[in-house]
Amino acid sequence: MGHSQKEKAENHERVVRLAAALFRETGVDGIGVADLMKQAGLTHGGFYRHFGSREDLVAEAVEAALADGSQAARAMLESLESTGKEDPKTAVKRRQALLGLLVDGYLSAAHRDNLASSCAVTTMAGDVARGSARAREAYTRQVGMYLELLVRLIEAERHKARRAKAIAALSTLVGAVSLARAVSDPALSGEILKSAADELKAQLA
Amino acid sequence: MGHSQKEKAENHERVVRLAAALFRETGVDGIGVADLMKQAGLTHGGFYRHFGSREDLVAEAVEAALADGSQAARAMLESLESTGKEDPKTAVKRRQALLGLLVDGYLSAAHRDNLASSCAVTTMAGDVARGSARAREAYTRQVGMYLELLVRLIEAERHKARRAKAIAALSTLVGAVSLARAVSDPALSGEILKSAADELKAQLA
DNA sequence: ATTATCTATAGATCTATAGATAATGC
DNA sequence: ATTATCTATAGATCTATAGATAATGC
Repeated sequence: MGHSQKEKAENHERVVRLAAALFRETGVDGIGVADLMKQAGLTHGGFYRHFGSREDLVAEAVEAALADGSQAARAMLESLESTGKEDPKTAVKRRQALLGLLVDGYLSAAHRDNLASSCAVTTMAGDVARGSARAREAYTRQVGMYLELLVRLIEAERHKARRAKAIAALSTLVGAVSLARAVSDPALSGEILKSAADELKAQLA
Repeated sequence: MGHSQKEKAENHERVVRLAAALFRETGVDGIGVADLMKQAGLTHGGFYRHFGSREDLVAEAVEAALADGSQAARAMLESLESTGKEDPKTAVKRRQALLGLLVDGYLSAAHRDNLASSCAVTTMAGDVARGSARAREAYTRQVGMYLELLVRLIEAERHKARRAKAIAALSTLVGAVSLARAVSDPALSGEILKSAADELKAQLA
C-alpha cells in the first residue's frame, strides 16, 4: 500500500502535475477525479485526503501549470540582470535576440500542439476567467511577470510606452496561439503563427 | 402543449439561441441539456426530437454564436463596398474611423463583461479547439471573414503586408479580451484593454 | 394519422464519504 | 496509535430513450 509521509507528498505532487497537464489538454471540465487518480496510479477514494474538494485541486493545478511558464520567464529575467555594463549597442542586440527567441518559441507549432506543457496564460484563459478567485489571482501574477519581462526586452524611450507595447505584444502572443489552435485549416493556422511572429518582431525592433 | 411545425421551428431556434448565449457564459461544459431546456421553457425529454445528440446542439450553437459577429462584420464590409469613387484621402479617413470603431468596440469593458453576446472567436476559442470538426470549420470561416474585413481597413502598400497586419491585429484583439477577462485585478484588466486599443490604432494609422 | 411535447426512467458518470486495510513512526 | 490508501457506496447529475398525451393537418 505504501504510506510514508514522503510517499504522500510525492503522490500529492504527482496528482497535481498530472492535473496541470490534463486540464490543459482537455479543459478543466474534461476529466474527473476518478480517472485522474487512476492515471496517477491511485484509487479515487484517496483523493479527499489530499484535497478538500475538486475545486481545491483545480486551483493547485492552475498554479502548477502557470509555474511552468514562470520558470522560463525567470530564467530570461535573470539573464537580463546579469548584463552588467555592456555597451548600449550590444545590450540592444542581446535584448533583440532574447525577444526573438521568446516570440518564435511562443508562436511555434510545437507550443501550439503540445497542450499538456503549454503556457497556461493562453491555454487556461477561458477556464480561469470562469474559475475561483485563487486561480485568477495566480493567473494575474503570471501575467504581471510576463509583462515585466517584456517591458525589459522592448525598446522605447519611456517606461509608459514600453509597458503599453508589452501589453499589446502579450495580447498578440496569446491571441495568435488561441486562433491557431481553434482553426481547422492547417495552412491558416501556420500562417497565423508566422504572421504574428513577423509583425511582433518588426514592431518591436 | 403546442405542436405546429411553426412552433417547433420557433422552439428549435429558441433553444439554439439560448445555448449560444449560455455556452459563451458558462463554457460548453457549463450547462446540461435538462437545465437548458428548462430555461427555454421546455422539458428535457423533447430535446432529442430537435437534436440528434448534445454534440449536435453544441455545433449549432457555436454556429449561431459566431453568426452574431458575422452580422457586424458584414455590415462593415458593405459600408466599405458602397464607397464608390471617393478621393483617396477621404477613403483613408473613412477606413480609419471604421477601424477605430471596431477596435474600441471590441476592446470595450462592455464586450469584456457581456459574455452571452460576446464575439465567439474569442469567447469560444478554447471550447472550439477541443470541439467537433463542424464547430471548428464554422470558426475558421468566421476568422476568414474578420481577416477579410481587417485587410480592407488596414493601410499598407501590398496585400501581403495588409494580410499579415490583419492577422496580428486580430490576434491582439482576441488575446487582449482573453487576458482582460481572466485577470482578477480590475485596474490591470482595464489597462490591458486600453493599451491594446491604443497600440493597435497607432500601429494601423 | 401524424407529430411535438411531456412524464418517467434507464444507465452512465461524477463528487464525496464511510469504513476497512496495511503500512509508518513514536 | 496514527495515517495513507483502498474498497464500496451514497447521492447527485447528465445524456439518452420509451411510452403517453394532446395538439395539428391531411
